[in-house]
Formats: sequence, structure tokens, C-alpha cells
Amino acid sequence: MATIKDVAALAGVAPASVTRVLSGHPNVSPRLRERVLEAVRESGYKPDLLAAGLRRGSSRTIGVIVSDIINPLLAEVVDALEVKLRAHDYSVLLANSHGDPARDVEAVSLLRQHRTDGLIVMVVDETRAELKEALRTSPVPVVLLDRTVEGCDDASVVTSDHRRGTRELTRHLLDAGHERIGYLTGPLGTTYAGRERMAGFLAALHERGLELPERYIQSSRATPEFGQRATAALLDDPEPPTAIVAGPNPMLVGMLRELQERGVMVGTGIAVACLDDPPIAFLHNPAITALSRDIGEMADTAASLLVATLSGEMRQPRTVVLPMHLRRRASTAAPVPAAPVAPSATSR
Amino acid sequence: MATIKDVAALAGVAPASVTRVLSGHPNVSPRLRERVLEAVRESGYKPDLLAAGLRRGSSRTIGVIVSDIINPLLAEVVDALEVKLRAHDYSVLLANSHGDPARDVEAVSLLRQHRTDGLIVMVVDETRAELKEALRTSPVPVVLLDRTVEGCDDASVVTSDHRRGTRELTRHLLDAGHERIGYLTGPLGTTYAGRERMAGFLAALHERGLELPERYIQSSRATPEFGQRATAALLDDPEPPTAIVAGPNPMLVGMLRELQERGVMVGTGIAVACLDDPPIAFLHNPAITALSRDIGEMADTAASLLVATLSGEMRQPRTVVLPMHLRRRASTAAPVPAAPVAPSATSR
DNA sequence: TTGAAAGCGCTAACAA
DNA sequence: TTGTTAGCGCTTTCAA
Repeated sequence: MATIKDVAALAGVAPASVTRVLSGHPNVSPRLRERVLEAVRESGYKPDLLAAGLRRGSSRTIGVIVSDIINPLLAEVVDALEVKLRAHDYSVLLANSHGDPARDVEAVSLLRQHRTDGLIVMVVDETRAELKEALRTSPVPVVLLDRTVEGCDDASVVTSDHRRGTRELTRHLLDAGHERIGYLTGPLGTTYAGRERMAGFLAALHERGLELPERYIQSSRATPEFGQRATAALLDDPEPPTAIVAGPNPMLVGMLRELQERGVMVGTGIAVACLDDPPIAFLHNPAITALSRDIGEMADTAASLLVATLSGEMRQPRTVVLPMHLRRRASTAAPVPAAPVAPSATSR
Repeated sequence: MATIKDVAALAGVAPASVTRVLSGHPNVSPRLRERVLEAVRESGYKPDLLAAGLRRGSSRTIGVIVSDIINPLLAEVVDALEVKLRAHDYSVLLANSHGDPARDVEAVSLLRQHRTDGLIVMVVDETRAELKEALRTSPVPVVLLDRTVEGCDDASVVTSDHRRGTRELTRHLLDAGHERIGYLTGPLGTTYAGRERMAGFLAALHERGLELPERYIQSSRATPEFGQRATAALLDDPEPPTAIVAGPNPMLVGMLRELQERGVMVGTGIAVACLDDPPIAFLHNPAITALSRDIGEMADTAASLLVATLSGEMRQPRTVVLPMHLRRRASTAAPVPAAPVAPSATSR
């Protein structure tokens, strides 16, 4: 690997001149620029980003923390972030919490050690004291995606209008005559998005003077496995819900699996909806009512806020709330099932 | 941010001693170890990985190149890789080619600049001359996942038995009476997995003395959009296929979308299969015949090979071929549609 | 067992 | 406009 010294020697100039040419310094004679570029070409020199980063105090790297990359929503976000950040010459250092709040905290500290220039954060649990502390004291700018962190006042926030969206979706179910609605959610209260969704759900119920038994709200880790178990619990209820709303995508997968195994028909046997809009939702037969949003816009907004902060263009943190759209589909179109779904013995 | 000097001063020792304590050097007095650890705790010191990396020549970072993180298969691989590598104290630097072969090449060079200690590679196009050159001359070990690169003889390879799997799946279709089979694939010949799949497909046909018209093989970028177009082209054929095999997951999504829009019923109107097994495949109604494999095993194998190479335990590159399993499902269970599917005017 | 010193490759400040 | 010098924070000789 050629170093800057090799290039300098080859061009017969000082190392600093090589830096100047490559970083686009204004005062460089065309002659010198010429010779340096030629030497760079000849030697195939590429700067060592570790060394440059150490010296400069910035690594041209952005840390991205996601709760679970398998969630297609988050995969799409990471994809869009990567493209956008790369366009600004930043690489993405990915940290995946894998559903474990302890890993959230580790991730922040690890990314700091890697001297990432900024953080984009979609943690599992934003309420952890250590996490709040770690983010609050972050020496680099932070953008929260669908999260808010108490005391972390310098962070910008990009989120979607989960509350309004979920309220609208719930109203839609109520209008279709459902009064017993099951609700699958990740751990309660651990994310802003989760709380807003829940608030929207409850608001719609309260508008109609409805109160659900607590057991209709199933909270667990947001994985297909737990989603499946939670669905089983709902279906086994002596008075099972006539509709189920799955919040996180992975729980939708588990729910569909359980319905499939029991032979309960989506749409006719039970109404079903999701609070995000992954491909499974619209490809399912019948298609599943869902809340959709522009994920590219979400990621671009987050990346732009971070880059603007890093470049010094933006001094104050901002909060951006993006719209969500209710997609009414066949899974909620049928009239309410006449009789309660019978608990099935074929479970699992 | 406390540096090693701060810790050394606080403990009244030399910086080198701090390093020794923290890296578990054998000859350290308990007294000194004690004092250093106390100072570390008190100052909240965390080593700067850029500086350590520069000095040591290794960044504790592994570069992972994926063609498209939105593909649930690749998302799952990245997830599993991250968990496994983190357990060995490596972080993942993610590079996403986004379906663009030019970005493959950039990714290799960028990751090299970041001084990643190793590379795990699932590029878009393994046949690009620049890419082959870049990988061949990689100063760090490379593991190819579902790829092979000519001249890159030091790289280990982890792949699945695509040829056998695809042949078996195709036989299954033939056994069900299908003789006109459409085949959706990404760009032809650009990956080992793609070539093996195609070889398996053709082998099964040849066994039966069948030859398909070229237009039944639809090759394009592996995205839902192109998958949808390719499906439309197949359905608009004067003699449309009675079965369609989608290779890449994103093309399956596009295919299902087109079928849905045209109201062609999967299973009865047309048989359908996929060469991987994403959640959509088994959740679709009717469920879709697919080839499944243990993705965790795949990722763990790749990570282990890389780590073993890095630690010096493994001197020679290895090739590991993992099995694939045919999941026969309802999408291919119905008898061959009696009449050819009529080209529809409702296309798009 | 511990410390002092050198240097990884780069860039920024200062001089010329 | 260009070169010289110093040093980012760490680890690794080498010496004590």
C-alpha cells in the first residue's frame, strides 16, 4: 500500500502538498497539482482513513443503530441512509441491537470509540438510563429516528405521524363494526413510535366510549415468534377479538403464520391490519390494510439533518414529522364475522 | 474524552502500562493492574479505535459488501454476521452496492481505505474486471458468500447447493406436468449462485429432453419493478408459461404484484416458485414452493472462516457448500391449468 | 515488571 | 505557493 510519502517522493514534493492537492486546497499551482495527480495515479495511492481520521479528529463515518435489521422497514431505512450518506462521503458503521436493549448501550459506546462523526439512532429501548446518559453526552451530533430521548435536547428527531395514523386506522376498524380489537405491540413504552401508536389506538376507542380488556393488548419482543404466540393467546381467548392490529412488521409475520396454521381466513374469519406497510401486507391474499409512509423521505431527511449539522449549516436541532397514509385493503373490508372465532385445537 | 495519557497520569504510571493492563499482558503486577483499572473506571476511559488501529495496522472492523440490503435474505445474513463478528470484537462496516456493479468496486476500495481487517462479499457482479483485480490484490482475507471470483484463489467461499436445489425444484414442476416454465433471474452470469441456479434449471429440462424458447428466460436487475415487468412480458406471451420460477426475492415480490394486479390466481391460474424462502413465500395464500436454507449457518460459517483466517488458525482457504431444501407448497400443487392463461388487456 | 521513546500515516500551523 | 515541523492516541520495541 502506497503512503502519502511515497506519492510525495514520486512527485518530488512534500507530503503536505499531496494533501493540499487531494483536499482541493485553493492555493496550488497547476504544475504541482499535475505532478501530484500523476504520482497518485501511478502509485494507486488511496489515503488511509484511519490515519486521516486520527489526525483530523473525524472518521468520515456515521454510526447507525437499528433495533433489528431483519425488519424490512429498517432494512429499507438503512439502505436509503447508506446511499444518501455515501453521496456525502460518509460510510455507515452499522450496529444492530438485535432486539436487546443492553446492546443499544454497547452500540453507542462502540461507535463512539470508532470516532463516528454522527449517530442515527433507532434503538430498541430509548428509556434505558444508561442509553439516555450515553446519548446525552455524545460528543457528536445525534439524529433520532422514530425515537425521542429525554434530556437529549441537542438531537434532531425524524418521526412519522403514528398517533394520527393509528387513530385513523382504528377508526376504520370501528366503522366496520369491530368492537373487540386485539393489539400486538413490542415492549410497552420503550419507543416514541410505540407510545404514539398506542395513544392513537386508545384515542380512537375512547372517542367511541369503548374500553378493551387488558388482555387484548399483547406486548412482547417484536419478533415473528412472539407475534405468533401473542396471536395464539388472542385466538384462545374465551371472547376472542374480531380484528387484530399488528404494530411491528415482524409481529405481523408471526400473526399471519398462526392464522395460517389454524386455518383462520384473513378478512372473513378475522380482520387484520398492520401499522407499517411491508411487501407482505399488499401481497398477501387478501391484501392487508396498513399504514404506509415514504421511507426514502424519512431516511433522506435524517441524513440531511445530520449532514447539515456536521457541516455547520444547521445550528439548532429540528423535529420533522412525516405523514402516514391509511391503505384500506381487503383484510378489513368484510363485515364483522357473525360468530366469534372458535378457539382451535390445532394450535401450533 | 479521556485519553490513555490521562489514565496513566491518574494512576501514576506510564501509558504503556495502561495498554499492557487493558490488553491482558501477562507480566503485570497486581498492584499496577489494580491502580490502572481504578483510573480507567474513574475516568471512563475507552480506547480510541482509530489511533489503536493506525498503530496496530488493524481496525477491528470487517467490511461487508451486499448487493442489496432490502433483500430479506441479505438482511438476515447481515444480521447474523453482525452478531457473530461482534462476539469476536469486530464491528461491521456495511457497504451496499444497491444493485450497481460500479458500487461493488467502490466498496472494496473504500473498505480498504478504512483498513478493515477482512471482507465478506456478496457483490452484484463478480465478473467485473476491476472488481476481480481489487479482490485479488486485497491485503486482507476475503470470504465470498454465494460468489466465486476468478483469480481470487486465497478467498474462502461459502455457498449453497443452488444447482441441485434448483434442479430438484424444476423436476418437481415438470413432474406436475409443466412444460412451459418462465424463469426470472437477475443479470445473467454475474454471480456464481445465479449461474448455478440456471445450470440446475437447464439440467432438469434437458433430462426430459425439453428446450425452452429464450424469451421464457427473463433477465433484468433484481428488483420488484423489473420482476413485475418481466412477469408482464411472460404473461403477454402468445404462448405464456404455465409456471414461473422467480430466482431473487425482490423479483418474487414484483411477480406476485403483477399476478395480483391481473387477477391471475397463484396455484390455480399459474404455478409459482421461488429459489429462496423469504417470509412472503410461506405466508402467501396459497403458500409458495421454495428452496430454503439455514441462513444463520451460512453467516456463521462465513464469519468463522474469516475469524479463523485472521487469528492465523486457518492457513488455507476453504470452500463450504451448504444444503438447500425443497419446500413443496400449494403454489405448485394444482394440476396444470387446462387452457393457457389468456394475455390480459388490464396489464399495468 | 515497568518506563521511555519512537512512529503508524496523515494534516494543520507556521515559515519561508 | 510550497516545505518543514509537530502531533493526533495508541502500541511496540528496547532499555532499565
